[in-house]
Formats: sequence, C-alpha cells, structure tokens
Amino acid sequence: METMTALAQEGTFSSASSPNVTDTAKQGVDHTACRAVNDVLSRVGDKWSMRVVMNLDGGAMRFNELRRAIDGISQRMLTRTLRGLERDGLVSRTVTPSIPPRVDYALTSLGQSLREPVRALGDWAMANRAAVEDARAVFDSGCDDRDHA
Amino acid sequence: METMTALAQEGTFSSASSPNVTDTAKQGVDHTACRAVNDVLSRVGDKWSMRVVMNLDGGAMRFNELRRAIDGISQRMLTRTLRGLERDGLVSRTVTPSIPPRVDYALTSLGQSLREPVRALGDWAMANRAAVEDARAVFDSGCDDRDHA
DNA sequence: CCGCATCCCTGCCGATACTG
DNA sequence: CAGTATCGGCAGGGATGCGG
Repeated sequence: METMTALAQEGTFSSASSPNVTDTAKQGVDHTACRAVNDVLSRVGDKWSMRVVMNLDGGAMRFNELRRAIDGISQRMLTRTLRGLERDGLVSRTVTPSIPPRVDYALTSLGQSLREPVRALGDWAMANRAAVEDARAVFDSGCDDRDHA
Repeated sequence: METMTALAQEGTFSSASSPNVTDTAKQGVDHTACRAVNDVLSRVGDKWSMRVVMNLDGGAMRFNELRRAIDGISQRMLTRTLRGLERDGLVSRTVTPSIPPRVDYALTSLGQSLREPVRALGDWAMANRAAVEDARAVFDSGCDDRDHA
C-alpha cells in the first residue's frame, strides 16, 4: 500500500484534504479528488461558462452587453450559464428596477479565485496548443492514410 | 461511425472580425486564449478523461486493468476516451502482438505536463467545494423560499 | 431590456453483441 | 484480452415567440 506514497506526494489532488488516505493505491486516486475535479471541470468545462467568466473579468456587465461580447451565444444559453454560475456562487446578479430594467452580472470573489487555476490551464493550452494540433494531425493521418511511409 | 470529438470544433468564435478592439479593457480577454482554454477544457472536462489520466499517473496500464480501476466506465467510453486522449498526444498506446494481445496505455510527457495545471484546478475544487455547495444550497433556498421578509 | 417557455435536432453515453 | 458496431435513452443547446 505504500507503493504509491511517493507518487501521492508528488502530485495527487488529495494532498491537502485527505488526512486519512485509506488506500491511495491504484484505486484510491479516483475517489474524492477525482469527484471534485470532475465537478469543477463539468461546471467550467461546458461550452460557455469560461467565456462568460473571462468576459466578466473586466468588470460587471449587463445581460445584452455580455451577449454582444460573447456573440456566438444564444440568449437561452447565456441565461442558463449565468444561472448556473450564480447558483454556484461564482457570479453575482444585481437587478436595478428601472425602466427599462437593468441587470448587472459580476464575478464574486469565488469566481475571481477560480480564474487563477483556470489561467494556469489556459497557459498550458496556449503553450501546448500547437503540440496537440500536431498530434491530432498525425493521428488523423495515421488513421486515415495507410501509406505506410 | 460517430465523430469522436465534436466538442473542439464549435468555432463560431469569429468575433475577431471586429477590428475595433480599442476597448480591450473590457474585451481584455484574448480570443485565442479563450478558444484554447475552451478546447482543453472540452477535452479534459468530459466525463472520463480525468479519471483515465489520473489512473495512468501511476504508470502504464492495460485496457481491462484500467477498466477495472475506473470501474464505472463502460468499455465503449474507455475506448473512446483513450482514443481521444491518444489523438491529442496525451496518452500513448503500445500494442504487444501476443496471445492474448496486450495493449498498454501510458501518459506521454504532454499528458504529464497537463497534470500540473489540472492539479491546480483540483486544488481549487477541493478548497472551495464547500463554498460552492453552500452557495448552491443558498441559491436553492432563496429561489424556492421567499419568507425572508 | 431581461428572461422564460416551447419545439426540435444533434451528440453523448450506456448496454449489448460480435470479431480477431 | 482488446476493440468495434448498433440501438436506444437522455441531456445539451439553437431558434423562435411571449411576458414582465
């Protein structure tokens, strides 16, 4: 069971909040940490959440302002994404009862804090995008084209 | 035959056609960065990719070994996930033509490097999971129950 | 201006069965 | 053991139209 101990210290997600790592063996990797990661990944990895968060980083924005900024999004999806983000406490929704009504969306501190790890991921993406695209092209060629060199 | 990764090619992000990027403060978000982030998020944010990558972190594994380790996954999904990861150069596939056939999957250096930013995200997830769940509960209560007056 | 409801199409994902 | 093919359920997400 101690076989993975060194590895766990190297880079498992449970480095901070698993006081009793029952079996961090092969199976143990995918318990709580995996669930947490998948949870946040599901939230932020959907089609529009990141776009919204990144646009909101520059400050509060109104609904249609956001809609125009993202520009590929339908209002249905913007509403749904905003609701989901609001539900998770990542963005705040401020209604100004005027005529016409005004609604401002902004990142909460939690939403701001999320941007840091996401930026790291974005950094990786920017750095390795070419490699990924290349690998993809190679895979595609190798699969489709059996010219066997 | 189904397309394996339609997620990556959403690409309606042609708002770059607006040369008027003077207000980069609000738009301060690089369109390229946004696209890259969404791309990697789509790849890693799906239902099983992270599980596979995390299990593979302990070293190379065979197909059914991986299947047993993840245990909630169907062989269809394992195959698809592995193919997608392989296509992007994140995992390597090594076939040993024996009887019975043996196929080992392992993280490439690119796949290893991806774990770092993902770990950051996982760290965030672990640290803020409670906050998110709380916000979610508050939102749920606030929506359903209006007796706060 | 904000946002909800409906219709509908598309793609994901699981279960099963079959091949090498 | 490793992988593919097919079927069916289900959810994501776009288009449109209506209400505050």
